[in-house]
Amino acid sequence: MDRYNPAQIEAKWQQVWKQQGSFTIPNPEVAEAAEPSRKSYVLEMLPYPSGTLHMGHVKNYTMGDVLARFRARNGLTVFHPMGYDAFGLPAENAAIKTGAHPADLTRINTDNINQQLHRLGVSIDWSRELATSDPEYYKWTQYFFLKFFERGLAYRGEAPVNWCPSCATVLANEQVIQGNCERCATAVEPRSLAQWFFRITDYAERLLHDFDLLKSWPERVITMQRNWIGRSGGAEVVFRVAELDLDVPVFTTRPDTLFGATFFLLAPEHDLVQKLVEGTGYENPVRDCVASARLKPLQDRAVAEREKTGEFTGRYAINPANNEPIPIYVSDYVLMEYGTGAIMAVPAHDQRDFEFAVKFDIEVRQVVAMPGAEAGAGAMTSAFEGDGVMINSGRFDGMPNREAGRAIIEWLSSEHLGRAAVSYRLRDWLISRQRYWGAPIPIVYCDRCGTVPVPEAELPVVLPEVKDYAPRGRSPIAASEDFVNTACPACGGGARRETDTMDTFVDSSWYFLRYTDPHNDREPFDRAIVNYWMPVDQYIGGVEHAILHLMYARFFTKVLYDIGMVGFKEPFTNLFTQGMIYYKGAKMSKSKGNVVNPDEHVEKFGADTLRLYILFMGPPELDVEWQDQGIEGSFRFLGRVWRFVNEVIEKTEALTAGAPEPEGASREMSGLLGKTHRTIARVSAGISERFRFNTAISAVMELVNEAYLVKESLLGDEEGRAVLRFVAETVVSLLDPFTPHLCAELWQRLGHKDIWRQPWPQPDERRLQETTYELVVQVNGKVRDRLQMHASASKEELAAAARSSRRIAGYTEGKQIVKEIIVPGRLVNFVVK
RNA sequence: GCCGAAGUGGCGGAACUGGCAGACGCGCCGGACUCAAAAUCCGGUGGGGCUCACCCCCCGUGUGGGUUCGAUUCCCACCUUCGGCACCA
Repeated sequence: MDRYNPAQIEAKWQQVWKQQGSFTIPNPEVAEAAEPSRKSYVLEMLPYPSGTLHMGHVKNYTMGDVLARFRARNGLTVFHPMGYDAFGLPAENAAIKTGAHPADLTRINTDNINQQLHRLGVSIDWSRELATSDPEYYKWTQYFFLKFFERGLAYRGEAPVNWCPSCATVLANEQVIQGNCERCATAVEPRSLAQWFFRITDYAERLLHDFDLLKSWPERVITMQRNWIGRSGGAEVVFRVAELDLDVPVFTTRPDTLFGATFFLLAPEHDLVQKLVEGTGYENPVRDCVASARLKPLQDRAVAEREKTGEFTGRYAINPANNEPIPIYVSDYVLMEYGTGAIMAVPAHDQRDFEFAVKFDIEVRQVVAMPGAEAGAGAMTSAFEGDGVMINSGRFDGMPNREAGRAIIEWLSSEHLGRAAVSYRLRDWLISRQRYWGAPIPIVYCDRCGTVPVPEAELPVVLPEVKDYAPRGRSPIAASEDFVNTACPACGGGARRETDTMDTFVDSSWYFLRYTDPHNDREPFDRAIVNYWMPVDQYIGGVEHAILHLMYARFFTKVLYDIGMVGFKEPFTNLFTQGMIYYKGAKMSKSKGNVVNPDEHVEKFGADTLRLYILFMGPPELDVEWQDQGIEGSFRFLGRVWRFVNEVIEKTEALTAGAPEPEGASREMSGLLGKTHRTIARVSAGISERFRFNTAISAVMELVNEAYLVKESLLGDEEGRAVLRFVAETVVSLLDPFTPHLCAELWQRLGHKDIWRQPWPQPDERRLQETTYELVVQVNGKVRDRLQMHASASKEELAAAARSSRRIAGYTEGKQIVKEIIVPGRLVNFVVK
């Protein structure tokens, strides 16, 4: 018998798969007529080609591959493509350092990753490979920008934005983590700049509503998105500034507390601040307050524990509930970005307002009584934010506060003083970046015609060559005169091109659609084809994309649905988020120097061993710790499989397919046969139902262990050899999704071909049940004996057997059995007194 | 502070709808094979106690309560770790 030599075997089969294009799946001839219930789109998040694949990628792509291979062998037409999220800062930053072109660096990296993926043996349809930085791809990214622009979903606006000084570009809200840049952790600065946005807020309600269409999305991902969108129901209420004849709307979630509003607040950035304070004598302190708020870094401003500051404007607003004038202040705890940038302050029922009122000595008027407490008794020491009965609120007194809120909205509406309203935390998606390596925004500015979209026929707007990639607060392509100066598409006169590029999250918001029709040069994809393959049946990736990528892709899909380009509202029906791999107690990272390189392990043990180990480590959704010696166990196991199967091949004869039905079966023989069928059932369920790859693998290990123990005795006669042959073939067949190279080789040696195309084994229902089992006998819940019982034994038989146990007698002697609990197949429990 | 997930041997982890806690693997200990080693194969391995002949007893799934014949599993309170959000009116 030759030794298990993964290097040789893996190279051999990778070559076969590549030459035969074994996993290439053509589009259906007539997509409209194709039966979608037989297809399965298995997708892993595409890699960002910043260098080479790390362990997280290996886990991601191995999981996807196990699923793809398993589903293919279960008769589904599996769609399993791969590409590269190739635009982005790492390549550009490397270009700045080395002077090499980002496109060249990207090509080197994608080639690298392509090879790594081949060496892992993943069953990818390589004919659909794409890179988002190819003009053939980003042409369509630009096309979608134009479609968004046409519909008013892409707009340019001046707004306070997050500027990362290190990356020298603006960032979307979603890319700011605790006030720091998501990429480089530099503190972001507020700036006011004209930028391009996608109107994702228009889709806030549908993004929330369509969670219903998602199956098996992790609850926490949905919760994170829900919190991010941050829907609040309440009311818009208009406060009047009589002296200036101004109406200022506020948003509140607590219309029930309207009678308790004793002051009014504006955000420092609010348009009306200047107008209000003019001529009151309070100009200077207010101006200082506004200026200092503008300078304050965003993360400092967002600290709840900070002491409240603010300035009186010298003006009063009328509370529409009781027509009382209340003072107007400016304070930086009011955010311009949320609601209307102005609030009614109710110190009795909002802790922040309470703190402000205490500091500025403003009346605290309670309008919701605390249940149990005497109404209005004594001074409050903090705001009461709970529910209760209305007081001090005119004709609403005595109502439960929630009900009063609805009544007050109704009354406000009838008086045209307000209405029911909804507010979202979500803000529009800022997509322009002042950097080079991205898709140019296809817009031209003309002095006469204004902002003009580039006509579709002129796409792509190709990223120009530049000499210097360094960012200087504007995109490096702004320095390219040939690029910037152009003719206006509308009037033909001189005009300038937009020089910002798009956020790379735009690129990855639709790549899964392009896979379905990747070489189409007339349109981004064919409608019938995309509707056949989509939606993705199983998406797999890291939880770090819970908000960013997954929300943007959902938004994009909904817009395309509205345009009529796709026939589905959600892109990813099922989502699985994998846990991270830790090493030495921390996330792997270059800076910590605790990176485990997959290539080294592929070289040392082979890809099959690495694939097996990474799934055997633990439940795939949890974070797990890499153990250096753990992988050797997986290698040893594959060696054990190798020796077992080869020995069986040597000592038994090839048989016609099918499970053996030995007649003169020994106990070992039928025991092993039953175990084999149970293993088939366990592995099938483990893969298909709950991604329980770790226990599926351990089930096969158990089977192999048992086969080793009875092997010698079974080799002695013909029926025993038939059983062993069946066991060997089953083990190979079940392991194939996990360790495809080894299994392809052993399958061939067993005299068959192309295991990746063979039907998945089915268990024999009749052999799943064991004929005997160990009955646990308890006295007062403690295990006191175990008895071998026949599977068909009745309750009465079980009780009788348990009672006649000598051991049990020792515990029940002289006592009274008050209760017998009999669970067939498990236990008998005597309760004694 | 709020929301969510998780706490099980020396380690990674198993345990279906409440029913034998510790499957499987790592590590460790012992044996076989060998001139020897590696590899391989076989056995043992939660803690404590015992007239430790492996028979048996007690304890044990973060902590403290509860429900139940029976709880890693269900309920209540708390502790710890990790993730998300955090002046959002």
